[in-house]
Amino acid sequence: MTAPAIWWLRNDFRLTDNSALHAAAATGAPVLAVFVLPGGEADDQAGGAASRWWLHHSLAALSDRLAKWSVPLLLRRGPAADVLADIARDTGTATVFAARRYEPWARRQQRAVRARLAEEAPLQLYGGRLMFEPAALRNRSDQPFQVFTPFWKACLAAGDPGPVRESLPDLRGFSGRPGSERLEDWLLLPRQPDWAGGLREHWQPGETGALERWQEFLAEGLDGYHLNRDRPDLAGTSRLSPHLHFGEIGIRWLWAAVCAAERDGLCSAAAADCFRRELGWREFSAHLLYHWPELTTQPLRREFMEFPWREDADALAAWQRGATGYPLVDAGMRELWHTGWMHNRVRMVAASFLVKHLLLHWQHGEAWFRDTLVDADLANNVAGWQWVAGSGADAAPFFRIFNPVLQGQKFDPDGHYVRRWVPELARLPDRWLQEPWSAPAEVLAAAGVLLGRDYPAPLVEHPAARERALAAFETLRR
DNA sequence: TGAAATGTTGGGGCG
DNA sequence: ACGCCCCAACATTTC
Repeated sequence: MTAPAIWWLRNDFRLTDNSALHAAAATGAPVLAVFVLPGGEADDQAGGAASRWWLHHSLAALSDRLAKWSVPLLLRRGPAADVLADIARDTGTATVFAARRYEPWARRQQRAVRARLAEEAPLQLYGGRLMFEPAALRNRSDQPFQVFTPFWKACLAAGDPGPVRESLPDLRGFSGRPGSERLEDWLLLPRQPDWAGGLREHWQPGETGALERWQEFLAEGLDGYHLNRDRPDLAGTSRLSPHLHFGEIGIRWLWAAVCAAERDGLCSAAAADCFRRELGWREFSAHLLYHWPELTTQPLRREFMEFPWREDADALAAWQRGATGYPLVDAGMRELWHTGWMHNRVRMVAASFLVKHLLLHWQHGEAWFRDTLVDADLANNVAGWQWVAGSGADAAPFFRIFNPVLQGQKFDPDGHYVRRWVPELARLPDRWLQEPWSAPAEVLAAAGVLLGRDYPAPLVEHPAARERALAAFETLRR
């Protein structure tokens, strides 16, 4: 039997624009795909329950696709170095091909794999998860960027992110069948209760679903992106984040597709620039975590070590279940719980509320998002939360405190978003929808709302919470 | 990728 | 006619 080339899957669950897979196929050898379930350190920082739901379906979709070429997808657990070394030995594999990853745990993992495989079946790593190699981008002082705008200028100046392989790889199947675990046995899906109904309604994990999502965005969203992206009541964003996290769509492919759309007149330059810039934030976050691996647990601005965070389990629980009494925040938290996703603008407002209005540590929020988001991504999540908290790179100044009422009036002007996710307020007129506690009693009664019974009274009063947050921040300056 | 407080301006009402 | 006051609208600064 011909020895296979191993394609070690590392959240690059796609066949197109996949350098590692193409390289494996180009050897001419049969291809054997291997996925190793994260355990230990990796599992601690991997996504949580929503992410596992996605992983299950994405692996199933990929396995189905690969079956057309008789390429087996092996599922294994254990330290990746041990698993890959075993399979390489058993099959006589010459080379292991994989996508490079940049999280601290993933870099340790690939070093361990490389060391273990050594000369017998060397590990070949390929780019493509990011547009640029973090080690290659530095400012004039030869330091990694800490501010987004100069970072992004440097990216744009560096030119096209790289080659895109449009065609499918020429795959040869592998007839050997080293033992694989069964996906079902990994228990990645929720049971008792099955809370994944909302996820199933909203998402189609896998490369096909990713491509369809892109096509829909290209047809309906991209051209107005710069105008609508902050409006949670409109479907103005791409919703590609989970597909990007699992590598079901390649970032370089996506970049090229946006540029092509712009060239073909399918979207304005302003829209394309705006969307590419958001891809830039994803890139920026990954680069930050690469250069500052302690970002996951330590504030980048060290003075925040002394920040007087509160501990308040009841407030945290109210935030988590969307019962803060602030309609926009609650709508966002409920959208997250139901669909595994939250609109970016609302993420900022909800995160700001936890950190500033409630003075709870950003790590509580980060952990919750990591558990509930289908797009949970270590770098994006951690960098985003530190940005909101004011302790991160190029962070929002701490004194920028969102007013959830004003944000709601500005970005959900007709109240469609709040009414969808907080239906108990649906009959309130627009004037009071974002601040039901201010509504006259007869208006509340007419809308069938009794605060404290049908919808919570506000957990904190905005002006007082704002003053409290500013006072807490002031303690850092001394 | 804010909001609130404070400052400035200009038009209209009115003595 | 004129100046004064009021205050909305806008600008600036402060947090």
